[in-house]
Amino acid sequence: MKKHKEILSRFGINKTQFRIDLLSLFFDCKSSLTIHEIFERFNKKTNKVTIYRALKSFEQKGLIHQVPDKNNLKKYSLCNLDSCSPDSHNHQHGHFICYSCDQTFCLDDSTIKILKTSSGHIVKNYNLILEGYCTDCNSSQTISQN
Amino acid sequence: MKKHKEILSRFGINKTQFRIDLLSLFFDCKSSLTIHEIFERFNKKTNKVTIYRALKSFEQKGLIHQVPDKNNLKKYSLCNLDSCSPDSHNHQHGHFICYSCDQTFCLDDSTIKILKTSSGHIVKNYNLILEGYCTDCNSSQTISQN
DNA sequence: TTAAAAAACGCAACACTTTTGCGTTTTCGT
DNA sequence: ACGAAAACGCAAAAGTGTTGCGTTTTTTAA
Repeated sequence: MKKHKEILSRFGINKTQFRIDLLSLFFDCKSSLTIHEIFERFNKKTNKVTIYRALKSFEQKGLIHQVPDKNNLKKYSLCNLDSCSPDSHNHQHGHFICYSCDQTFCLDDSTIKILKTSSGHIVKNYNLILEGYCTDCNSSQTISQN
Repeated sequence: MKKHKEILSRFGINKTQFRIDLLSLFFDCKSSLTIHEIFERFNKKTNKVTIYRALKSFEQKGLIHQVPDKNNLKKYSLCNLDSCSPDSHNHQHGHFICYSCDQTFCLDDSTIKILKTSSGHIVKNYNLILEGYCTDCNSSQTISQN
């Protein structure tokens, strides 16, 4: 897709077929990807070293960022391409992902402000993902809550 | 210490000298430990395989749990021993990682309670990582805050 | 458009972390 | 005190990520 090539150019990354496809994959993927998942999606044809290097490059150029998950696996997510660049990564946003409709909702910053002050530490950056059932899906279905 | 032996018994772990000492180490440590740090604390005398196996056992029995780490190494923290057991781990809390000392701290549950209610959705699971400067590093150094 | 420079590529090898197999030692329950 | 179960050390393997190097592809600029 043309859009993907433009993005790679804008972020100073050479437009090889693999890197175009990798960016597409990130755009198609609502949540985050592990190296293993990427390897599988390319049918194990792309050398893993190439994947590692592409991920490192994407990260340094501000296209993607690491999302550590509960099991301490390395995962990567697409950045907000308006607020990230090689000079500064800005991930000051939380997300809510609905189990039912798969939609991703942005959490407003006020909830995070509470977090930043209540922890007792000086918070410079954060990563927050909530999962569950969004208001719409919850009201239209009968799901046990707690 | 007698208390530590009792805890090991309660959680169904044999009271070898190493495991007693390991539990003491976790009680002494206010944040979290890597395998490497544990290895060092035992003056490199204990075989690393033994440490790995003890950690796995402690985790399965509900004594400790994995926490995320900046460098994606595995780190472990003592559980709240009243709420964890071999049957159920309860770690509904976020983590704070210090840029300066690299320690990972567990955040207490009250911070996340605010999030769960304020988002408007039904939260079933979450992943929260705050990064910045912990209280110790912030008070001992001069760091610009916001 | 083409040639040099820069970036990306695959392969092999390496470094480091974590797990597994196995025979021995320690701890536990009776 | 004795047999079973758990924990131990050592060696080897599996898994994860990096580095070096020669080749190919992409970019840049004449």
